[in-house]
Amino acid sequence: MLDERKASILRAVVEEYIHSAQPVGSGHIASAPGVRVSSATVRNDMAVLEQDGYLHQPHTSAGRVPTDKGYRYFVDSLTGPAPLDSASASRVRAFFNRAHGELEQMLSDTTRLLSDLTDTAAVVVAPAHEAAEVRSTHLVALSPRVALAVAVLSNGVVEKRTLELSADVGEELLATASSHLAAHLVGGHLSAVGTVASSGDPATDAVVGAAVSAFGADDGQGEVDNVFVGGTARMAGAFEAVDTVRQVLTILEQQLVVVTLLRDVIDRGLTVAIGSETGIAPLAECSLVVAPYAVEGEPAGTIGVLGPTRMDYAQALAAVALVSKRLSQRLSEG
Amino acid sequence: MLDERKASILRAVVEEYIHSAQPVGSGHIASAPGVRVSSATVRNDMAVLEQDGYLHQPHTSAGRVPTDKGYRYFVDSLTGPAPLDSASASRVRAFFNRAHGELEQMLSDTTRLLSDLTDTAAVVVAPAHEAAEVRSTHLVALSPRVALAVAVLSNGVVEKRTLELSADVGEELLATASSHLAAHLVGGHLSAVGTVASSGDPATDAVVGAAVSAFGADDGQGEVDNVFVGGTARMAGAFEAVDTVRQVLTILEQQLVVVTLLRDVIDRGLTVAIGSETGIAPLAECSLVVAPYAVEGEPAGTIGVLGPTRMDYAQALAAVALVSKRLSQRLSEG
DNA sequence: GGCAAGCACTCGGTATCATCGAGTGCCAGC
DNA sequence: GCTGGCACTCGATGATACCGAGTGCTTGCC
Repeated sequence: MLDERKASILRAVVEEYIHSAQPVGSGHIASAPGVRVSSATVRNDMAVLEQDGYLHQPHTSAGRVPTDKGYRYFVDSLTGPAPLDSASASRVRAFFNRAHGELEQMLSDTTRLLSDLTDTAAVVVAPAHEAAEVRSTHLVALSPRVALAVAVLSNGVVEKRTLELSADVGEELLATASSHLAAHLVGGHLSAVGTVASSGDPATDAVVGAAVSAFGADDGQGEVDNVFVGGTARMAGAFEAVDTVRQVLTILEQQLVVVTLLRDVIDRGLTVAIGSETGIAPLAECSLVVAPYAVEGEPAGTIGVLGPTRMDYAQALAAVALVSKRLSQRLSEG
Repeated sequence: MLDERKASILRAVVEEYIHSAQPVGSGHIASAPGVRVSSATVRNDMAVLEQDGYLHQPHTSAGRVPTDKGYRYFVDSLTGPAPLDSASASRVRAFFNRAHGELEQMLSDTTRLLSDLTDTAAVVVAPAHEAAEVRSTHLVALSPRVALAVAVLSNGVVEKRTLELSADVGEELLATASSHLAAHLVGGHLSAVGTVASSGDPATDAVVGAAVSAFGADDGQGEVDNVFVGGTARMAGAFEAVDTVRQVLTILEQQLVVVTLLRDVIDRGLTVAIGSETGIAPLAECSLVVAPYAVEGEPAGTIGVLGPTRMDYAQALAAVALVSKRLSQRLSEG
């Protein structure tokens, strides 16, 4: 454990580095508020902090830079969730007052909101299907041999699959199949699609089977839960090296990786994952701040922001917490 | 007009610069195949090409770099659409053979395909709504006061809007409204939603009205046509300056701008927009290669790739052309 | 023992300067 | 009209010196 003075010094180093992006020397710290000792004393403590792995010195005669462990201590020592500044808070309020209509659109807009608030990239994972029950299903003919299977879930998500049928299907057959499907799925979970019983009529069963396998297949692996990413331009502005930007973009383009990452962080009970804590090498220079959101009290999805390790954690934590809270309310109130 | 030799030299400069990203000097050109004159002659011609605005010299004693006008000449002089190399062509074939199921998913995957083929960012604009007729509409209750209006269009697009109702709506009222809506919309275009007639029953009309205005409002401006963007990481790798990357990402994040840009380029009868031809200042260092695709012979959407001005135009043109052709087939065959 | 003051030392960043060479423009000659 | 030759330009590269922020350590004070 760090004594009070070392903790203050560490905090001051982190704050200063977040602000300046330059290695910070003992002189700056000594003149910082909250530290009332000489630069020599600061130097001594910084040497200890470096030995303990909280700080890193790029080279002799340079200032210190926080390590992941240093950031971790800093984040953990933040005195609880400071409220968001009022300007930001009112933007959040305005956003959710204005928000209406379309779930996906709102989630996508939410990434923009988060990105605006934190000046980093933002991620929103849409509610998982499993939690929602099926409210309605329909089979709609698009052309003689192609039909669309649509399932409306209670959380407002609409799942749809194109079915390519082996034979022309008449209107009434499609209607029969449609109501058979609805009878077995509505009120249940879409993941139970495999258990739809036979109708007794082979023609109907063929159509129903196509729909069942379409829903079943993609549920397995293909279409991962929807992820919305926004503010990548802001993220790009936070890094010096174009290669770092490229690597981060590569990660953000892989929906499955992003979803897994967020879920993993949440599962580990974390709110912040710093650098290597993310477990993804290309994100070594990034930190992730996440929060789950809930619909009707049930955990639904996750939101988060992804920025450089030297991001403004207080702001990010506050923004993510408030947005997740308001988003939960918004999605539950209906 | 350029005489044959100057044209050859210009082509050689562009090709070399695309390859090396370095200003190219007369010596390299003189030793290039297709140019059989000495470097001194090349120098003379290059001076003329520079005066005419095809080339630019970063500074005295440096080689030449193509200007937008130089690229334009190069692109226009490409001898028609060279076919895609067989490796790429077979990847396209494999992709569309494997493609199935979900329209949006396929379009999103298509950006990945294009990006893989051209090593740049790729954009796919989903089919416009206007072209498609409504095949089916439904109102589904999500909770007592919230319903979802779903419209299935003939091109496989599903439009949905959340309706927040002022009063609890019973099952039968919703069903009535649903069939009233369907009766007036199915077979027509969604843009004609404003003309739905009254049913005579005020309660029904209230619900129908909510759906109508939800569809109508967003059709006007809110949700722009869906755009899928992929391969931004590859784009990032093509530039030196992180600031350039940031600016391009900023553009790509604005769906409306992207859609407008593609449409504008197509409307101008272009296939390639080079640098300032895009009309967007932050894209000064970028070129855009586009192609429309069609469904059932009707123009539906647009695909394109966005890379640095020094991209491989032949490959990009071939890839975009082939993918748009196959995509049209794929979307029409059903 | 703990903190501060002083001091020698380190070492990256910046500026200066010379060198190098790719590339140019131009002229004379074939 | 093309080419070989030549003087010239100027960014890139590298060596050198210098500066100064920052460090570690030692000494002295409370």
